[in-house]
Amino acid sequence: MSTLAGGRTRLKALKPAEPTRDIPTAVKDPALVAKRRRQIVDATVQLFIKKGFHKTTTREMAQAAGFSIGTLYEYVASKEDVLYLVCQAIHDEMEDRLRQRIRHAGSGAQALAAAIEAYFSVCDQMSDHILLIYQETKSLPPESMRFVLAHEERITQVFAELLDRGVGDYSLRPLNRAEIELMAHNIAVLGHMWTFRRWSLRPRFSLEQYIALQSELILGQLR
Amino acid sequence: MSTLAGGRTRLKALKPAEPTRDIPTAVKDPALVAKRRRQIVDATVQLFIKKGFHKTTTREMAQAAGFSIGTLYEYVASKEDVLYLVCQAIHDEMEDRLRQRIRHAGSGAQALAAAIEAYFSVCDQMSDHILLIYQETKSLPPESMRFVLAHEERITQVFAELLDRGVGDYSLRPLNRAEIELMAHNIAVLGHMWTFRRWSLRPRFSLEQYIALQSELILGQLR
DNA sequence: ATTATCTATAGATCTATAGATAATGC
DNA sequence: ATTATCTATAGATCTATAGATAATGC
Repeated sequence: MSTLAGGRTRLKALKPAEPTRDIPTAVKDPALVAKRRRQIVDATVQLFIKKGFHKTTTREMAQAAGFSIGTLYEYVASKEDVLYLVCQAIHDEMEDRLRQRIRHAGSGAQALAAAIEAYFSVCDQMSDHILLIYQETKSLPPESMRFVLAHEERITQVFAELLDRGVGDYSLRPLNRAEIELMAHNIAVLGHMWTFRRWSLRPRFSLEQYIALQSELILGQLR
Repeated sequence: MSTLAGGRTRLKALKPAEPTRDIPTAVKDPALVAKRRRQIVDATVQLFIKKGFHKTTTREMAQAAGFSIGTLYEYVASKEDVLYLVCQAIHDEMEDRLRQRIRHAGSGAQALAAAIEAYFSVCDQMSDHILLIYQETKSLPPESMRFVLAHEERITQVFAELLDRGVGDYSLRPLNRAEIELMAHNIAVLGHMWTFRRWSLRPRFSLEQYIALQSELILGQLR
């Protein structure tokens, strides 16, 4: 038992605390909870994208997920809980897709170029979802909002790490910490810009042009 | 009378149609309408910033403006009309402040540098208002949304014009149309970024640092 | 008489839960 | 017996307007 406890402690020390907020549920079976919540999220994302958080009713959410309003409230304590689950799911998927596409890479500069291309095209695929986060984050309770913003920050740090690597292997020019942090935010936001300014950008640029032009500008600043 | 009519026609031909949506009112006196709507906007901006559009009630709006709910509805036809008035007022003020601060300027490059500094500091002053537009534009009826986005575009074009001037007077490197449009959007959005990422940026940068670093990056791309 | 403002409320929702029912596993 | 699900509804709002009242100007 002391070994087990020791083992647990070690694991906790190695792995940072799961950056996810625990949402209470009345249902005991964890696998069922995960399954139902996935149903809830999948159905609700679409409703939120189409109608927005406030104009979507809890009844619609339950119905779209395939069960009754009473059941919905066995898996979350409030409508805001669903919004939180949705935001987390979107960030999870963005981060997954991004990390998957940048595993193999050469020098820091090459890795960064690949990451920008991958990230911008993920942003393109997930336009509606990114927009949703921009619009509805403010509707989250403070505690949940902190977790969502932390996740946004973690995605930004992917770029900071690549910039660090590039400076380290001399494939990028020297940059101080402030410059690295700022560049990372700029890259993250220029990807989002493709989604929240699409009404102006899409008529003028294809995704490929947009990526080519922005990459050139960004990498130009780093050589 | 013919001179007056002629004068009017000439003025209309010179000045493009007011890019503002007409909102119907039951009140006849235009000066009173303007005054009451200013009251409504001034009071409501604060409520929207604090509670968001959907959680602000029409009663609260009327009370904050200093009259009854019945009177409110003499000046607008719906809650969404108030949101539209608020968005327009915010954009008007941003554009005014920006244009005021860039009237006197030397070469294109100098004017651009001054504009970036002015714009970023206006964004800083109007953080909450910019955030509000990002969050609530989607709650506007389609017709109103078009006008608000058009206003956003007009502000972006201020930077496109300065870039054009800089290319024209050789104080900036040659840029094609696509590059100019894209740079203009980048500048506009990097100003907004200071507001919607302030939870991460403010602890790391002062406004002055932020302006200095971003200006250096942007102008570096243009020399 | 006309214009502006106010009071009172119709009518329509919407979230969250209590208590009843069905399904599961000992 | 325990766990999950459903039905029915309490309780609380909220937008928008109709009809009554007050203020203004001829």
